[in-house]
Amino acid sequence: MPELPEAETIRRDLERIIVGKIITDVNVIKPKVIKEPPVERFKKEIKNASVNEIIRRGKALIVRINQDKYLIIHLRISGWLLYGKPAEKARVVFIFSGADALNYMDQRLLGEIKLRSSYRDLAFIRNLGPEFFSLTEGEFKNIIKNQKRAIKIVLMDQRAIAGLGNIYAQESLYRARILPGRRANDLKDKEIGRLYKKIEAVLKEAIKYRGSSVDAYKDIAGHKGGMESRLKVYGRKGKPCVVCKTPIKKIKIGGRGTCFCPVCQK
DNA sequence: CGGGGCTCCTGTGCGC
DNA sequence: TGCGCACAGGAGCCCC
Repeated sequence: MPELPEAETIRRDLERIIVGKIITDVNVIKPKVIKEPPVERFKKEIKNASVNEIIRRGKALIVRINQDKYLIIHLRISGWLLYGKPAEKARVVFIFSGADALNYMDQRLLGEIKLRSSYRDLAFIRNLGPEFFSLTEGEFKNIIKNQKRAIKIVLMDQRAIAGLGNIYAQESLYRARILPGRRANDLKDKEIGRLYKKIEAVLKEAIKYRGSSVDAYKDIAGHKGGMESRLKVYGRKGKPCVVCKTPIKKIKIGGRGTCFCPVCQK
């Protein structure tokens, strides 16, 4: 569930809190979370590492340690990070000097952590499309126009554009008044331009409000985001459209629940 | 290439 | 009331 705004909120907090600190130890409670290297080597390499930088690429968080090692954290659906004391339900606990802990929380255990000497060569990272915020409106139009698939599928495809997930894809399409099932290459220039502006606006708003806590997501202090109450269409099936009062409909697109207003969106 | 469906996992909430 | 199932969401994978 953490999409770009949630990952960016975590990145900024981590940058403030753990950069410059030393990871004195790591407690791997659920070895399944550590995808590489083998857990014993992972622990050995993490121990006494210094934290240099926090990078975000799409929805992935990358912690640069010991100058040229990278801890790649993908929270997937239910993952989140909690800084403070070691937490009861933590899956992995990174211990810092002063006995502070960064807990990797993940109820559904779908997230993953990797430690590598490079992150750019990781297949998942290599295949990511451009960051939305690095795109000009013209570049965005080219990406969209070259796709035959439903526009919502394209927005959620990390290889096309990195960072949007099910919440913000629905939300930006609603705000741009475009039906989620429209073929991307059928959209008019004006509509794609509108979509670009709305994605930009909704992502910036979500970052400003520190993300949406519609499921497990919390920031590293354990606080919920402030964006979920500002969402206009996500999770509002059957409720009146905030613009025209028509009940919001819900369908499946690409196997994912998709809410939309059958009147406002065309 | 596109699309559908299954998988990983577990808590919630719905319908019968 | 209680049980069982669908669903939630990110991404990889397989199959047609």
